[in-house]
Amino acid sequence: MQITVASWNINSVRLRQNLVVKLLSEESPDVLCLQELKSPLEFIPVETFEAAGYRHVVARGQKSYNGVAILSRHPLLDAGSRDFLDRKEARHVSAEMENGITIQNFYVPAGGDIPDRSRNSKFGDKLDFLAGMRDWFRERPPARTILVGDLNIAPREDDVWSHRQLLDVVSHTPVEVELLAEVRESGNWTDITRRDIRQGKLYTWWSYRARDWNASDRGRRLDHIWASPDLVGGDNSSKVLREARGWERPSDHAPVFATFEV
DNA sequence: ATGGTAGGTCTCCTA
Repeated sequence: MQITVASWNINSVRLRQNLVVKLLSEESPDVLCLQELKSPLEFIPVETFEAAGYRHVVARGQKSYNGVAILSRHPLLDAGSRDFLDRKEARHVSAEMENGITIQNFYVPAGGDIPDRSRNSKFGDKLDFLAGMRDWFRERPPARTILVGDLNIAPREDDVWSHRQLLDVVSHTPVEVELLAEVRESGNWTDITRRDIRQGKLYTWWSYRARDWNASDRGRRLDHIWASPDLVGGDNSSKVLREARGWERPSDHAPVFATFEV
């Protein structure tokens, strides 16, 4: 049995619900994970998603900031959420499918502009959040689990438009890249996107501030799909739907997809 | 070297 999972930082689920429906109708993944809903739980437009055939939603909401949701064509069981910084931020939610696959959906803190925790507490929060993920996976090694989300780190040289110019830019600093590697190793996760698309520049995010995001193409691969070891053996295929970054009033992120044989 | 855009609780915060 094949399942296709997608992950998309939507940057306001209410403003862009039409784009979510467009993605669902054109691509019809089994599961779509969203981040940055920027909405309380009660205002997430679940009826819109139901009408598009995604009747099962497990979400955590928060007014104005963060927010994560898992939309599915198939039944889901709420498998809980963790508050890694103990601040009531909606940055994680998980759900279990009837086939026993667990989906973990993360929105890692962006970390502010200065990559130094003594001058920028947001950078410290990001490192603490990642350390919390690492310690949690060490305690509880994941099985039959797909981890997705906006991890806000582009780990490889070919995950950014210029490795040299981004070495001291938050999202690509060595301390973040090393910590993300610890998170990955702690759960024996495989970076499925890079298992399927092994070489070459690959981005999922382009700044709103560029005059022409497509022409300048100064992107970063911030959005990820990982799998636990027991899901890595079968045939996978992955893609980034870059065209979604060019849709009308777009998110600054493009969705990433992975198909699994489970 | 700088500043550029976008969304929401909207003249300030986050990304």
